[in-house]
Amino acid sequence: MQQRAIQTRHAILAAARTEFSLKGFHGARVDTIAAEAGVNKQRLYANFKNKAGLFAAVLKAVFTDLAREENELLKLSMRDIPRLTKLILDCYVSLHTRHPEFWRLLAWENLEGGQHSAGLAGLKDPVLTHLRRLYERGQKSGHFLKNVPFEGFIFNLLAVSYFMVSNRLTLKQSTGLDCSRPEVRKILCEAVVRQLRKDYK
Amino acid sequence: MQQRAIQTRHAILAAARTEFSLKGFHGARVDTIAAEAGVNKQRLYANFKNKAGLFAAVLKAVFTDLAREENELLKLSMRDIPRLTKLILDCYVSLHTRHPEFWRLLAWENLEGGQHSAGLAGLKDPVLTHLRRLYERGQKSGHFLKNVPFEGFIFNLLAVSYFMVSNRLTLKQSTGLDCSRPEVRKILCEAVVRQLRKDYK
Amino acid sequence: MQQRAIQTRHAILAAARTEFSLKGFHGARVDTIAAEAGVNKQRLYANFKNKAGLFAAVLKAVFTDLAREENELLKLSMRDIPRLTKLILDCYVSLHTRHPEFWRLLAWENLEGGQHSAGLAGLKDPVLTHLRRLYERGQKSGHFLKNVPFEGFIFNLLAVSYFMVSNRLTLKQSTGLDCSRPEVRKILCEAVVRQLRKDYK
Amino acid sequence: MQQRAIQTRHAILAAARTEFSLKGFHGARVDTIAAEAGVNKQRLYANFKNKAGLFAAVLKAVFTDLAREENELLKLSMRDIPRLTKLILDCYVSLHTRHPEFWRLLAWENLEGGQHSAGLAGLKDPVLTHLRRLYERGQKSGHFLKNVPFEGFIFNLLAVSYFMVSNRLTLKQSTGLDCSRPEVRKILCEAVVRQLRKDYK
DNA sequence: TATGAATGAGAATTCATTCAT
DNA sequence: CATGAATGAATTCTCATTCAT
Repeated sequence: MQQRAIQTRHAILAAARTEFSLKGFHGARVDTIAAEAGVNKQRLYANFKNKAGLFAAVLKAVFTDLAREENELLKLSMRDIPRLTKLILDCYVSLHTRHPEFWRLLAWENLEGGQHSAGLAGLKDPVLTHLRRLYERGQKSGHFLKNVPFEGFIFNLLAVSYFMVSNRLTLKQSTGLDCSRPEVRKILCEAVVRQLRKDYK
Repeated sequence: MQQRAIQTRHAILAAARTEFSLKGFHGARVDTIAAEAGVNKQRLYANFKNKAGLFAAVLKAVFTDLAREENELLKLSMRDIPRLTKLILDCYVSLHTRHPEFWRLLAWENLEGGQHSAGLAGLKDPVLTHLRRLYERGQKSGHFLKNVPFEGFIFNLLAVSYFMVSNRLTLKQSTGLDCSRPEVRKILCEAVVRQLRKDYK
Repeated sequence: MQQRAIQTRHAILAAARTEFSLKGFHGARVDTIAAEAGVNKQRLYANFKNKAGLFAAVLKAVFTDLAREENELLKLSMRDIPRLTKLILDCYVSLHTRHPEFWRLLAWENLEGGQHSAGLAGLKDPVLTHLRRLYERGQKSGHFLKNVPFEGFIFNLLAVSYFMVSNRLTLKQSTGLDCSRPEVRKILCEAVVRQLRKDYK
Repeated sequence: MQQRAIQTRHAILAAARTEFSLKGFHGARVDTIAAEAGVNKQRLYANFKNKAGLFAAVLKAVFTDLAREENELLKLSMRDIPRLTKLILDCYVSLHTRHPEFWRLLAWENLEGGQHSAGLAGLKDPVLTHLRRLYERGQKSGHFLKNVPFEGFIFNLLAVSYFMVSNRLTLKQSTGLDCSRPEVRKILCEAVVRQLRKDYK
């Protein structure tokens, strides 16, 4: 692929990421993406076959980017076990905050039936594998509950970090909690961490 | 309003609820809604001004319905405090399972900036107020952590119950967890309940 | 269907007949048809589902019209047996001359694989049945060859009449024969009739 | 022209012949032709100016090829006069069967007003001249009708052989005759030959 | 000569909305 | 109140052709 083509492809992907993230698959307009990318509409079809293909490519790119960010969790070691809950939670909250496309695309994808994300399976495996090992070590050393499997632990953290950013708007309306404000987030995160601590008292 | 007109309005709302829930605002088709409702398209415009108006009306109706369902939580009393976590979680999971429109519309709404749900604020206040009273009572009686405010407690439950159904599809792909299966849900819920229990050991 | 809708439908069909006949399925433009018919493009889709549906409808209409014209052959009786060859040939040549859409649509259809004409089978049966009866009577009365079945007889006439008009242009270039000129047609038709006569000498 | 360039040109022509024959001028795709030929699209424009030019070139090539095939008719001699009808008919039917591009391109050309084939006039003259001599010899020797000129004779054969293959699809639908089947073709050809024989009885 | 990248005009089809009865 | 007919602006996607290397 020529240099120019690579640039074009990147421009399209960038524009598409924004547009799809903002408006979802159906709401996004191919014309808008092309215009935003500053390329001819046809380039889009030549590169990605069609709108769905482009969406899938965007999904893949975003997931890949995210996986890279997530990798910092791989650096956690045995010594971090006592603070593991907080470290993981902070990582995910930060990640969702800095990359709103992530939760947004996830949300669109789930709403639209997961049609486009097939074939993305297992992208974040290594991180989860690593965390599982640490968690199970922590169970043995008495830092985590023996009767709570890793799945239950990580699931709670994933849910909380995602929900905190994704449902900000309606959450504010129904509960009054404004998760846009850092101090509110801090309170909620601390609450979660405290609740998940072994030395609950 | 005549009897017939009321029926028409109801038929439209019911069809629109299904269609919007399934495909979101942009994906939903006015023609489909009218056809599904068995009425002429013009009826739709006479009743709801336009597509956006109809969406707002659906949102309002769904939220009202849900608030009614949620009211069963008002029946909880002091005696239920020991099992409060489980009771609330089960209630929300069940609610999301039986009424997928709820999380779906919430998701659309959050993605689209909460444009349509303005003015729906405070609809579920009484329930939260009631639960807060029970929780704080529980804190005093030693059932809940003193340093975890009600907001943190309920937030965790809301997040987990929502996430479990809303992110089923991508969750399965990224973690392998299939939350469609009741046994998986049970495991996750139990894990959450165990983690949030005071008598953690 | 309302009066207005009927008019619309007719206008579309008329315009489509011209356009498809002139340019074939692929060459014809939906926009052109709609413009020519003086209606909104969408009317076309509401009435005929899509371009292919419209083409099929046109084919059906043309075949029906033609069948009506062909019916004059049903008036032939026993007394016409001696001149049967000439009468049939003249009828078909005249028909193809007056309704060029017929051979043209046939030609497009054959070129494009007959996709659109499925379900038109048997439309001209009654005429062929009638002619077969006359021909077989003529065989017994010695007007036609005993060892030439009706199929062979009618096939020759169909071929000649069709070819004469359909292949005018290339025929002129390759043989010099200009079938546009009535006198040339007359010569060719007479030749065919003479060749097909029993009393060949 | 270099060896390589000649190969390219041939590859394009071969691919174009297939594509145009199958889908006609409008239905054919330049991309498909280039891909099928295994060359860059630009090669196509460098060699043939544009799509129409390529079509004309294909037409010319096909007609030339066909003329070559037709030349076997030049081998016919006086001794073949008694079976002349059958020999010519068989030759043309065989030719149309083996080279469907021929009738197809003829058909497209006639439908589209003969725009592309101008300048191809007289390509098959020598064959027709030869056959005319044989036929007129046969008329004198009593093998053919004195009052049927050569034009009438050859026209009937051209029409029948062309129609048999070109109108197969619609013919089957309107008459039930399936000219794809060799036995049906045989029956029809025999019928034609019998009808055109002098010794009609 | 040869090629991958790029384009603008246009192709079919769909949609939310309004008109006329 | 109710409906079938109608519309114009989009929307996705394609095509023949040209550019730049």
